[in-house]
Amino acid sequence: MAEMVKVGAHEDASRTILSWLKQYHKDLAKQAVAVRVGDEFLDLTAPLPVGQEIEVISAGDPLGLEILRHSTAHLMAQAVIRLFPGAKPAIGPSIEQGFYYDFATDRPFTEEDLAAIEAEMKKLAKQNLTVEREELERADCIARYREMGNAFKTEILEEIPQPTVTVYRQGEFFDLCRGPHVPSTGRLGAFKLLSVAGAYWRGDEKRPMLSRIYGTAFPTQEELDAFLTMREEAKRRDHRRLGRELGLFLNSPEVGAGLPLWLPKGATVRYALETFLRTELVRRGYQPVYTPHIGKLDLYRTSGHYPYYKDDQFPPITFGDEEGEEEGYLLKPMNCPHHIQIYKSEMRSYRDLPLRMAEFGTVYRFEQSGELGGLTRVRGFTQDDAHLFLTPEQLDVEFKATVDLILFVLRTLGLSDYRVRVSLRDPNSDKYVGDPENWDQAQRAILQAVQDLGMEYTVAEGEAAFYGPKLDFLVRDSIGREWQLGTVQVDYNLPQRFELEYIGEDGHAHRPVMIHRAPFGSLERFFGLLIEHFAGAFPVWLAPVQAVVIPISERHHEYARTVAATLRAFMARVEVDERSETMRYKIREAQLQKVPYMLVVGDKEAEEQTVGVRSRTEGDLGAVPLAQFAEQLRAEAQIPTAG
RNA sequence: GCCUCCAUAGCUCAGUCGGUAGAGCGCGUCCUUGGUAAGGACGAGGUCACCGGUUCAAAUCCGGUUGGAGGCUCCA
Repeated sequence: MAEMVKVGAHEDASRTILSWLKQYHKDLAKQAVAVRVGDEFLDLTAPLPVGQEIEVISAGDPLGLEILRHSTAHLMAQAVIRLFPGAKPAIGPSIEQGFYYDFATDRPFTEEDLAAIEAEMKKLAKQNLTVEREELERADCIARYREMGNAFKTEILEEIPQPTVTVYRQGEFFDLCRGPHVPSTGRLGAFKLLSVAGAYWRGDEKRPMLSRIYGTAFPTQEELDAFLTMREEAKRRDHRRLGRELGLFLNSPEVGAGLPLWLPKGATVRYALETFLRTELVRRGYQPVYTPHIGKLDLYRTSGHYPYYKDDQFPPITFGDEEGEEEGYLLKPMNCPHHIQIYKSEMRSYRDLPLRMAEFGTVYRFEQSGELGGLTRVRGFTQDDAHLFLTPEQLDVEFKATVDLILFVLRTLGLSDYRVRVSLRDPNSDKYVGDPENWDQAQRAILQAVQDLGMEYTVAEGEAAFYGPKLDFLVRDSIGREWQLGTVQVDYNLPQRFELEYIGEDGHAHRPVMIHRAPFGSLERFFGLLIEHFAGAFPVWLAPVQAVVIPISERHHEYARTVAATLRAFMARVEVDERSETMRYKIREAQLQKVPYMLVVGDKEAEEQTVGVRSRTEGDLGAVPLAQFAEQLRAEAQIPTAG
């Protein structure tokens, strides 16, 4: 942790912080990368702030690590320019797991370039070049970058309001940077370049594509190695790998990219998840509906889906009728328009509200090809969707009840590592429907509710749905990418576009408010992340196969079948492994398939009507009377409820 | 969609300098009938993703397509 030290008033203000630290705080000096005085960061090469409390930031601190990585990014840029003199550095920040730097180049970097760049970096680190901070007139700095033909830096500079800027110099390399940085390149050593990628300048696809190099750095080689090992291990729980190994799902190019097939074992897990949620929905006053997979184009013109999200949909199915009129249908990108038609099918009274309409609705979206992968981003998926139609007065209570449902689902499945995000509209974008007043009202409602609930959350502008703001629950996958699962959305706009009404207590028509919500989000994505969360080892109630009966030899097959039949009477999912393999082999296989229970049956068990229980996690538990084990399994396989 | 990389048996992968293919696992048959994480033998599987080009000759070199991976963008 960062340490506070006091610099005496009598100290010499002309010496550097580093030299002072070396004299009085030798250990700290080795670890230090920068210091903070009040709100201001200083380099170790800065003059000593005499008579001040200074906070020494070490490489091991979160802030220090950021600085270390940022300095490593500079080191990489220096190496790149040495090897590729034409490369123009654009921007190179530290990020959560390391750093990157973007360059404009004659040809994009390839992975083969990384080794050479890394070697050059090592060389520069070894030379222990001093890193110097320098203040410069902004105009001079612009001129200098102009001369070098670097339009990116000049663009950044032109947006800086201050008249002076700082650059950091090490050897022949200098870079516009706020700092702070490590005092010399010798401080850097435990780094690794990880990958290359294309990246649009300023994230704008209309601007040039730059070549980005990702890397990471740590204070010590041990920490770097540990990070790399962890990365390898994380790959082993990747749901795409486990999906194949455990026979859970399949992506077939013959069917189409992003259109996953659920294999029997995966489908069994999904069935358990659906049953779990359906049960809960009944308890919470939801009504089921079913709606078709396609709807008329006009429906989506009214909803706004067709005009606003045309590019993200499969092309409409169109044909001319006898009069030559163009007729068209759309694979539904969302379920709400259909549900809204059910709402509209009757005159609704305030007494009917809240009306909670639920459907596991399959939707289709034409996601960009570069974005597809596994189960986390697909083109056909099923939402555990529901739409709540409410009087405005009911919004607060129902919104909170919905949040409670999502929290219950996450808690029950043990997903505790999630983040909550309030997704608002970007006021400068025209990709939203509805009046600003509606939006403000909806956004206020969400913010009020999460504050009342005392939830921790972040706000993200521009992440809203096109019809309303959302509260999103995000979870990370095995390689650190964050995905939105559950979501609650408040919507004043679609009720208006579809002219929804209910008759209030006063006998007049009023406009209802809608909540769109999905605790899982999509069954596919949720399943993908759940596979990774459990590393494929599902709890008994979700496990596709809950127990495998393992007969020791052929003469035990009959008893093995009796055991299976007894357990199946309780709806347990049981298989008998009758293959001509050794018991040890069958155990290994069941263990690798992450089956919760292996039931070994031989002479002794058949004789005594017991099963030799081996638990996936605890190993051999000895013989247990069959009836007793059946009871135990039944209890463990129980689908959880809020109780 | 854009950038980089990748595609060899069902799976994981080897295949040098261009001379039309290999291993392990899995699968099948047979032997083995076993007490808590791989018993043994034999065998069947491949238009080297697809289309085109260069070449006497292409898994190998070049172009395109499709699919996959990591990013960027997008995201309902």
